[in-house]
Amino acid sequence: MNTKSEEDYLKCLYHLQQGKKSVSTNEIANYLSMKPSSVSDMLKKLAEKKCVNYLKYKGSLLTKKGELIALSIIRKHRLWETFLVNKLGFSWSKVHNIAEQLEHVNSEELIDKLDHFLAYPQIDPHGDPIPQKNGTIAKLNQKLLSELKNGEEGVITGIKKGTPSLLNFLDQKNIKLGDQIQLISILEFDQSAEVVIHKKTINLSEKICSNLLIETLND
Amino acid sequence: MNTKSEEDYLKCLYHLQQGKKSVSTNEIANYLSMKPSSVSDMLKKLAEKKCVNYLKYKGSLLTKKGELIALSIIRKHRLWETFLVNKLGFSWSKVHNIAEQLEHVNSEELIDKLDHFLAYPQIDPHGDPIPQKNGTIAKLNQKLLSELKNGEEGVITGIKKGTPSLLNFLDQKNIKLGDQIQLISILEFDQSAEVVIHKKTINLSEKICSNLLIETLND
DNA sequence: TATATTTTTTAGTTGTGTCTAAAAAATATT
DNA sequence: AATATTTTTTAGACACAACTAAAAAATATA
Repeated sequence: MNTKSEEDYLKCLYHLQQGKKSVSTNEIANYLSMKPSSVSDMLKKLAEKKCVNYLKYKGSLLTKKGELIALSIIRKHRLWETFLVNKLGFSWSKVHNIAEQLEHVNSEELIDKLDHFLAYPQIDPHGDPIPQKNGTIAKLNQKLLSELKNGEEGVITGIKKGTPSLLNFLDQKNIKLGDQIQLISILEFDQSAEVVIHKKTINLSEKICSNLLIETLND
Repeated sequence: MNTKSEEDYLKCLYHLQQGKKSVSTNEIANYLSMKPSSVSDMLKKLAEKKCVNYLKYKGSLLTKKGELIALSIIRKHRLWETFLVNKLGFSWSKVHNIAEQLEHVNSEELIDKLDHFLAYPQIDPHGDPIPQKNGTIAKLNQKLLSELKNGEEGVITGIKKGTPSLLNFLDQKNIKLGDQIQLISILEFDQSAEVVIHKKTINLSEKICSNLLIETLND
């Protein structure tokens, strides 16, 4: 078993190491809002536990063991977020902190039953894929609304850069994660888009289109 | 905010102090599987926080403040147990350890929404009353099913005389400890009972009714 | 290449919550 | 009442996970 702290480091490393050959101590410290010296200590400890490959002054990477643990925490986090939004009626933007706590609750049977209760979801309310029990994780087929082809449709799964004014706008229009959306066309003169959402056709500005992430159903 | 450890002590004190004028350090140590010296330290700390009235060598009692915190933890514990049994399908007897972890998750909104999702339950699957948000808690009353008044409801918490044939019958009907049950009426001619269980109305013989223990809420 | 700067590690400190061992207080026994 | 026993507290130690300050290594710059 791992402590909450160890789990936080492993999860952080998973997120930071994507597409890189090594993660620096400072990056981790920055991500976790801690001092580099604290990170050094923990990396040494995680290396001893064979969860991290750590070379002094050279950076770190998860081992296979560490990656599987990280994925299991991310799985728990995303399942709980799905629960909070789909069952308890939380808004997608308020669930993160609660899921950060729930992800550390330790019971395999609990997660199995929660997964079943939620009908084995594949994507969480933020549009991120939920790792399976065996550690496999689907790749995203996520694009910006502005990148869709005319006629193409998908599900709103995320927001690229969530400024308060954008969130406000979406709130006002009652546009939420999980909503189905179809691009009709992008207008030549200002790159704004005609889209169908909630069965109505509306116009969304270029700025909005380039900030809405859409999970497309088929390529 | 209180630490997990402080919360455990307050909850423990709440359970131990019922009907007593003081709780000894050894009792607490025994209940929590800790050494008396550790308990002394923590009692001093909780006394400083005005959660416990603590007199050296004389024992402890919760203050009103401490009692309200304890009740809020117990409320969380019992709501989570209800969720685990009623929604996730856990058996009555396996939820305690998981609820011990979940009860320390800190979010008032989470508990409010969970309470709503569970339709504001009054009794948990063990038949214990769930404290309300304001700290009020109902008193318990265990009766035989045959002693309930018409319309009265409660939770099945035990069996008076568990013959194999009775256990078999209950198993066959999928009637388990922790199930909610409501008496509609007792029929004159054979003292059998019309009850609602699992949202269906069924008839239970007098023999069964006089062997099922039901935990009810007092008025 | 030599030096300056940045990054990272080491060494030592702190706070929390546990422990053991010893001292002190309360209670029981003779 | 004096002594023995039990209970409780105090004192000091330890593990954990953070910290600060200083040293060491790596990298950038002149």
